[in-house]
Amino acid sequence: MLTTREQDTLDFIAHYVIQHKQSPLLIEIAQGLGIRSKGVVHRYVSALVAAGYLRRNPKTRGLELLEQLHADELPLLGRIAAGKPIEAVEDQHQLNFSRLLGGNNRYVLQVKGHSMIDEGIRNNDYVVIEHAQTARSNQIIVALIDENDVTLKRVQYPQKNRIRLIPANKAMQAKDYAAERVKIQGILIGQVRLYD
Amino acid sequence: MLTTREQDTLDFIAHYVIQHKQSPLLIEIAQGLGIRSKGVVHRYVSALVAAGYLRRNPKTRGLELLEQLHADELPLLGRIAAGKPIEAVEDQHQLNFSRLLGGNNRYVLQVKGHSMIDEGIRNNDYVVIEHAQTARSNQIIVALIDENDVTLKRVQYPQKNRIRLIPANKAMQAKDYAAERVKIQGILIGQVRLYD
DNA sequence: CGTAAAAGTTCTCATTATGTTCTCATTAGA
DNA sequence: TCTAATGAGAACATAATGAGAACTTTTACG
Repeated sequence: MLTTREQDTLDFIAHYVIQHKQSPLLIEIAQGLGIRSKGVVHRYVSALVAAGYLRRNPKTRGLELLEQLHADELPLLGRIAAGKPIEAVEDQHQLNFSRLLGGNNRYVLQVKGHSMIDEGIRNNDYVVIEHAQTARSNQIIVALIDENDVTLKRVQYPQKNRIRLIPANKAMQAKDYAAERVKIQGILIGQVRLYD
Repeated sequence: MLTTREQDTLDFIAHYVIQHKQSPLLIEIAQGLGIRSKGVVHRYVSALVAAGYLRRNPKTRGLELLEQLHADELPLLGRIAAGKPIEAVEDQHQLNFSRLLGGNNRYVLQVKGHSMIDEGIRNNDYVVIEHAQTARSNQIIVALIDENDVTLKRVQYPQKNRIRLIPANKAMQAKDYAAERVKIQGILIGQVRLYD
């Protein structure tokens, strides 16, 4: 968190850059803030650099405003297809996975076993689940069966009061249940894998 | 449970932070609550810190709302295995995917096609890549072949000055190259999929 | 180039502002 | 009457701010 004068300094620089299309001198900042010592201003600027709001070049007027908002975002450079050059994306997206996956009523489970292998969900992957009591057909859900077993399965509704749960593993069978035997606990929102 | 004035203090701080983008001084809180003694406010703030609502830095304006700190984190509730109850994890982890996947020299590519299907990487998945010029055997890399084609493949070194690139799709063949034909551009760090 | 002025950097030294820790007093309820 | 909650304010510790000197690096210019 910035101190009062650090915030003032940052505000002044931001305004100055917009007005003059270049960054201010330390002395100009000092005048703008009513300070006589450029050494003091230098101290504030250093604090802002350390906090990630500015970048400093070893030149006169060498300050650059960083979009501190994007601190935890990653650039989406393009799309990759086997055997073809990387295809650049039109507008330079920034992806924030926390924002994409996060949410108030969501949580994470780590997957054990290979029952979702055909969905590309593997042992030790993380899945992001959103709390829900209902799901649309073909969504993947966390299902509680007979108040006992919990599993991750694709859901369908073949007929009234019946629920079909489809595992994503060819070695396993889909199975139909009476609706009251299956409680939906959540819906699969995303999946994350970390390589080492 | 908070007392009336503790709750007032917390509310004031929360509003102040939203409005001013920085935390208030004790005196500012006192004025906002109609209290003349900053010592009293200090007592309320201490109670809020003890109750886990705030964190205190040893600086002016050093208060941080804890709820906001964890805004982009998700609770890791447990591990799920097909057919078994969710197994709770020992310590209640909080996962921040941006922090896990982010990094200064990393970027994201969106995968097109099915060449990595056996790795559980599917069409439209995002992969997080870290810039690198070298890779260990069996890592998955972004490879530039003959200054021309870019692909995502597992790498091996069958003999000196030879590089083997192995696609993760049974329908495709591994292929060996002279080392100088293949440039490593990055290493696969993570993979993210969004369901709708 | 070489030079001097301008700008940036690194200090130390004060002073002020803010945070912390107290004691004491008042009020409302159980 | 006892306790918890609230408020005032003093005394002290620490952080923030400002001035300015001395120094290094950039920049402008003959």
